[in-house]
Amino acid sequence: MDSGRLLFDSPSTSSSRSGLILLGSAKSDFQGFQGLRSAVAGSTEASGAFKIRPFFTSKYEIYEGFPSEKKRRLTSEQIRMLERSFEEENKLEPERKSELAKKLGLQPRQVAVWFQNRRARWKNKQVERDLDLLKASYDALLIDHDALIKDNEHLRSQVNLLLEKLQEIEKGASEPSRLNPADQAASSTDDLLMPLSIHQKVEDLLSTGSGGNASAGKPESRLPVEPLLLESGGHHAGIHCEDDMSDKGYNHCRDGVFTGHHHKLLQQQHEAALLIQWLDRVESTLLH
DNA sequence: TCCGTCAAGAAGTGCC
DNA sequence: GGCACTTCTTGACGGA
Repeated sequence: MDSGRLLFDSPSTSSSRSGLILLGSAKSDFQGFQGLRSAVAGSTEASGAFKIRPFFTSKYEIYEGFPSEKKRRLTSEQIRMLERSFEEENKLEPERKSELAKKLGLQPRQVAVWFQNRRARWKNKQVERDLDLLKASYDALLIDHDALIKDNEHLRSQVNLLLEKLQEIEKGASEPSRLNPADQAASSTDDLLMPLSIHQKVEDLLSTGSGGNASAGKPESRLPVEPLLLESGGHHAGIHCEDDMSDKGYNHCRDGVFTGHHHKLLQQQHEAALLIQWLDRVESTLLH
């Protein structure tokens, strides 16, 4: 270790480490002196709270007057004032820069660099926060998605059950002697005939389970196209499309494969619920 | 106590 | 002049 080392008191640094600043390491005695000069100059004007330790040697005086400066830690007082200024406005106009530099005993360039780095740190923190939000949003969507799949399976089994019942009823109804005239009249109404579009949906639901794509090109469905949130069975755990970062180029809710699939599941669930309602109506009309 | 490692911050560089 | 990226310095910390 070199013999020339300067320590001066600095209340603390922004990184909560010791307030000591060491200058003049073995590998950079020469540069160390530059740092000493700037450090002393800065601290003198900023807080005046520094002292040169006894073991500081006159070795550095050889280099006195050398123009360049070594980087050094800012004092806690300087950082406190810079932070306060940053909170007011994170951009720095030339006037404010000069004023701050004068007040803190720093070069205007140092103040500009500090603001530059501070903005970068703030942005990094912001990206971390955004990432956390995105993860939470994804987890909620995943839970909702799983719940929808379970609901869909349940509804499809109900549709199967009701279709079996319907087939039994239709068998019975084909025997004329077992129906009274009123029932025959009722069974002949359009209301009890399965609409072609719904029939197609049933086939889709039961064969592919993929949400009715097979009906493309078939007669237009009476079922609503937009995804509807069913009052029963849907969990829909708070998926929001808050574009609160649009000015930064982020969007939490970009359309993608996953959300597209989710959309289909919702639609499929709604169609199945309509089908069950219709089958219930047919069943009750035929039986009672 | 020394040494290596690491994180944080000050400053340099190049691009727009 | 701002920004992204990089380099360099500092100081803390743990292990030998």
